[in-house]
Amino acid sequence: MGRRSDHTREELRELILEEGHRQLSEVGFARFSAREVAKGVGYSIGTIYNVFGSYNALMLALNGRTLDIWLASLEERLAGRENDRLDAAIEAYFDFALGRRHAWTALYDFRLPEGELPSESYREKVAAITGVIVREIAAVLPSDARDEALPLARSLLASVHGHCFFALNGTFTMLGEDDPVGAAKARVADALARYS
Amino acid sequence: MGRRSDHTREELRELILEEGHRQLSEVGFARFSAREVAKGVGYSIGTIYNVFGSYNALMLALNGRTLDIWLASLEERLAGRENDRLDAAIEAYFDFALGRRHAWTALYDFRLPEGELPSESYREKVAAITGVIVREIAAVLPSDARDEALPLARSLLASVHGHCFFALNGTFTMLGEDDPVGAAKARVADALARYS
DNA sequence: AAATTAATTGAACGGCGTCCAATTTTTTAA
DNA sequence: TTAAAAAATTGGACGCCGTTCAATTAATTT
Repeated sequence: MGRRSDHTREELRELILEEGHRQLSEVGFARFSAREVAKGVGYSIGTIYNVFGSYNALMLALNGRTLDIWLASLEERLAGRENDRLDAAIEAYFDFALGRRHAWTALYDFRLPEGELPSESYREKVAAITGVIVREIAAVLPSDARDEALPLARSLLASVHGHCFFALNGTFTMLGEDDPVGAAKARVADALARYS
Repeated sequence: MGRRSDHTREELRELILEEGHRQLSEVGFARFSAREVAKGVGYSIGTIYNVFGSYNALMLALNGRTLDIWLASLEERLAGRENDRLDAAIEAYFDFALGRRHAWTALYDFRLPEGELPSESYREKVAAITGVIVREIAAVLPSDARDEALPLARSLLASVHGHCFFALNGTFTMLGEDDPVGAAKARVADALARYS
């Protein structure tokens, strides 16, 4: 049996998330399984359920971790950068998605049952990433257009997401596009050209 | 047992695709199963495998059918339309995705194993939808910029896709966006403003 | 009518998420 | 210190899944 006194509940949670994220990143969402995570940490499947309650809750926590890493890598890329911060953010978006394909893809492959909302903390993480883009867009907008930063950020995030998604899922390859990042940057520039 | 002489191999294939697409549209990709399709058409699971060879091949055929319907609805929307054809195409994109959520979502939720390419006929269907957009964009481009229609169409498709994806997966709801179609149209207009 | 070919079946396999009674460990109370 | 209560952990059982394949049935050919 167990290793009951080896870990507190919090340590165990962290252990499972650590191993779970490792496995998810390695095998991808389609091949990921809670049972395999249990094996990986040396506990039984029942313990996973005791800690997380369900497969969906585990997946949501793992995707939350991906969002944490994503936000950190985005901020790291922008730190100290003087010029072309928006372009740098787009590059960071693509680099993260390409460099952590499986984890990034799982953010969108996994869906809660219809009608169910992600937890407050998950929504906060999404909002945090969005917030960075809102801030960067506000910075390049004329001061009398600052209130358009949020809707514009949402829309440009969607545009960049679409480019990144097509780059990863093979659509762009099928259509002969060989510079998705360049195309995404061009679309963002087009949108901002409105204001100059 | 069987209904051996009830259907030719082609009829059987069509029967399975019909019922399969009906079920996929009803329950969505996550709950879809080949076994249930077999029940639905009154054959055994083995017959599905005899006709399609694998679950992946069945899914690809079903997604191909979705692309067929999508292309038809896009062309129907444009038929006879004189003005704002690009806006109409964007509306058709969203209407299709929203009106057939499960079928549309399955196009992206289902992924072939890494490295495997979709069949030639599947790629042709994707190219056909793209082709419509290339044609529409070429029509509004200045004549000396016609060779930019293809790359621009790819990029704008990605942008619209991103907006549509966020509209369906809840990201836009999370971020407070309440007019995804309007936002998508605005981004397309921004891109075309380059040329005027 | 017999032999050959093709279509169809469904049990079997290993894997999945989920549940939960039984067990073990820890904590609390006496 | 010991007994009772609470918490953690286990792993078998359930009903699904995609996949395979020997056995069976039906159609076709000889």
